[in-house]
Amino acid sequence: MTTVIQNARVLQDDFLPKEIVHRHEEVNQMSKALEPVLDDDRPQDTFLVGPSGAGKTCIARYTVDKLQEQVLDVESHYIDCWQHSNRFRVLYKILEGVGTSYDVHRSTPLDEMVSRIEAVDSPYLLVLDEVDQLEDKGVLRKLYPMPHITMVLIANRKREVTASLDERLQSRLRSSVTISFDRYTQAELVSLLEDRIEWGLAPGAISTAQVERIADAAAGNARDAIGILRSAARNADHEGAAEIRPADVSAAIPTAREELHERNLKKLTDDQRAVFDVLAEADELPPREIYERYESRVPEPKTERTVRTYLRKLDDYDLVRSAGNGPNRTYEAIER
DNA sequence: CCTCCACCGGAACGGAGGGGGA
DNA sequence: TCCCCCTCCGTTCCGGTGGAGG
Repeated sequence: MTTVIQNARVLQDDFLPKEIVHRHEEVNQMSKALEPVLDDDRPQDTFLVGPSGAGKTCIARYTVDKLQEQVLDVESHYIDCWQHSNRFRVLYKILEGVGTSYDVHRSTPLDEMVSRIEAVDSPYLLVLDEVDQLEDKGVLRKLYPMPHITMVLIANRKREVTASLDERLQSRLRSSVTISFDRYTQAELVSLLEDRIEWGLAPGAISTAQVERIADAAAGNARDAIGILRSAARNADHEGAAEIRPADVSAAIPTAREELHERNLKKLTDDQRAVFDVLAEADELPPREIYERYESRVPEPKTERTVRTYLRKLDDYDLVRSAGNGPNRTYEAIER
């Protein structure tokens, strides 16, 4: 029935392309760190850091998959910590990966789960995505003494994760390989989109101009770019159009962005929200001014130090942007 | 070039709350 | 069930940093 979308699978977030379009350097670095597993040697833990939509998840899954094709007795498992943020669920997912989760339930003792993981005798590559969202870092503490587990940690910032860990785990991670990702450039996004378009859409279903608009709107974020493309293509199909029209793209851009913005806003506490509101109602404010306005609008204001922490969190969520240094620093809310 | 000022964020601490083990 | 421990959050203290202005 659809004419624009030929293969919807290719437009899904979690679709893993056969070939990586960019990021060859990052794949090489990661392969090199993990390759010792091929010779029965101990691989290095790796840490992938960078902004969201920069390809971290994709590269991690791609590299681990490739490696597994080469060796049979390597276990690997991917866990999105955003969805599995407590200890039980993470450990459960790991056991699932090795097929010993059959009789595990709510009241299974923690140590029982841990010792089952310890009992795995083949190397285990564990990919923990969005590890900074892991509510219970204790899970990492349980895992780090296990020599057969190699951790691939994915996060926006490395410090965010390491700061909350204990000394021994920090020192294990200090010797890990850190791979930094930057946002995609506009040109990279265009070719990345064209790759998906070739496999996912009918020939000639979208013009170069519209692909470029999508790449511009995504601002270096591949997940957003693909999301916009998907939503525009659906819209065109829904209305029985033969190709993606400019109006389809226009309609897709705000929905993709607003959804993320809304999701992030919902995660804020009342105090964090108040700080955000101060900025949303103003143009650009220096920290001093932000605090004074925040202080006057909540019944029991937190300290300035805490508000500084909030501002950084808002920055992480792409809700707020800072500019300048020292006394010239200002903050502004990012438009949806 | 030096000093001052505003701001940044690390470290250490304590209280609150939740979950696990006896 | 109760108690303890672990973890998180916010606070206090403070050293570091980078413009602005003398």
